[in-house]
Amino acid sequence: MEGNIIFNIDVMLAKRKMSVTELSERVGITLANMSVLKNGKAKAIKISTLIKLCEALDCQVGDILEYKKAE
Amino acid sequence: MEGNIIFNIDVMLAKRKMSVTELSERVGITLANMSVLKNGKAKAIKISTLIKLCEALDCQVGDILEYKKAE
DNA sequence: AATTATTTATCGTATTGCGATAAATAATTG
DNA sequence: CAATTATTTATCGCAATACGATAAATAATT
Repeated sequence: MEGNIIFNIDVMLAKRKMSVTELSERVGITLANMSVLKNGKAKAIKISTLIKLCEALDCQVGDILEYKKAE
Repeated sequence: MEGNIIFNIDVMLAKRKMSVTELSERVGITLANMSVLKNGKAKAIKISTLIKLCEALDCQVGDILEYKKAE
């Protein structure tokens, strides 16, 4: 069995009291695509997008991407 | 100015006393491509590759990907 | 020197991000 | 409740990219 990567963008959004709409504007990708990202439906991510996410949320990569081991 | 993402695979490899060759075999991508990844030349990364990296190095995403703010 | 490990580069193909858009659903507000 | 706003989901198309395969250059080790 394989582990998984959890997107914790929700958590950071709550902490920053920021909406998905605002985040998408700050990052510069459409709301629809941000939703895909946020809900773990993306199969890859551009480094440039990761950078803008960290920037917009003022956080570390580890705050939004978490590896979850399979038991 | 924009921040950047640093790949810290080297650090984890040293900690695990593992060679790039072995890591590439474990992750299941070619040595050449692992080198690109490791040295921050990749512009995107598949989530599946990230998972296998965390698995092989027994670490968190934050251990290998670090956001570095621009000053 | 010889061997081994790593990096860099090129080409081709399959995958994917992401924009644009629209529709469905959920949450909020008067 | 109805109206509005926010979010999610889906589809299409194109440009960007991962990654394999391969080869060559460079670095490190013995």
